Amino acid sequence: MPELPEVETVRRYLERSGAVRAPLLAVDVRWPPMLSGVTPMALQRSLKGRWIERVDRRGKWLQFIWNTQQTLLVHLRMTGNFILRDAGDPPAPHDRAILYFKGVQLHFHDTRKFGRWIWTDCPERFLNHLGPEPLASEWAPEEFYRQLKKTRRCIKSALLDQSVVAGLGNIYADESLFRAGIHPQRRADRIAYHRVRLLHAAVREVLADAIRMEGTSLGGGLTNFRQLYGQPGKNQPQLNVYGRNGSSCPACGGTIRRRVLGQRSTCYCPQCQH
DNA sequence: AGTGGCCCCTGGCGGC
DNA sequence: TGCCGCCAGGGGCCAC
Repeated sequence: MPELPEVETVRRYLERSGAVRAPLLAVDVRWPPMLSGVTPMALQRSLKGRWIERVDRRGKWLQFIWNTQQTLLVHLRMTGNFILRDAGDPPAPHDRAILYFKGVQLHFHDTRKFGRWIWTDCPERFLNHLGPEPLASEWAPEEFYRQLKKTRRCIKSALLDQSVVAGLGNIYADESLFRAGIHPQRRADRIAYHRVRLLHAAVREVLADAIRMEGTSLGGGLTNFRQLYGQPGKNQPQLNVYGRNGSSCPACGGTIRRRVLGQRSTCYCPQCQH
């Protein structure tokens, strides 16, 4: 489940790969409904002979900036991933699109078909609604506090709202709340400022640690996050609560509980989080 | 207008 | 052993 750290990991690998600044030979969109703003044929016409200048990230969005200054926005959603393959390698099952460059192929693999590609001259139109980047220095606890004051939802739901802060998903929202000692069901607008400061710091630490570990890969199934070359991330041992329902809390030894909040499964320690 | 709920998909797995 | 039904959760959209 790619969240900010997994998307950032893919971005960093892409930047160092042979797919950047190499002329595109062809693009094969094998699942056209994933495309927005362009047909497969028109995309091929726009990209052929051009190259990717750089790859940026905003929240969970990847931005492929082409030398024409146009942008291919990619959202991995639940199971999307990029895999780098050698020239001539055939498509694998669930490969939804392939970018062919000289010497290398970039395969977009997406089992559940939730991933989206948007071809646009104006990426801001699709990114404007996003809240601040949690790892940017401009993101201040005061602003976070103001955002949380505006909503009566529980803090878990507020953390998943990309307009409050961009990039958190279910795993890192649970982990951030655990690190800050805040109960996921607590109303967002009723958290004291000093505790919002703790949560602000926790979000940053959890995300930065996960990026350092190159993301979280759960289980061994096809749907799980893999790096550009197929290796899993290494963040799993850092998880304190996510997916650990019934296990003991690493801080107090109590039992981790699970409940459903806003249609999302939520894991927390009833002793440590209040 | 903010918010809860449903839906899109598919593979893996628990239970019978 | 085999099959059915549930579960995973990001985000768009709809209804209240």
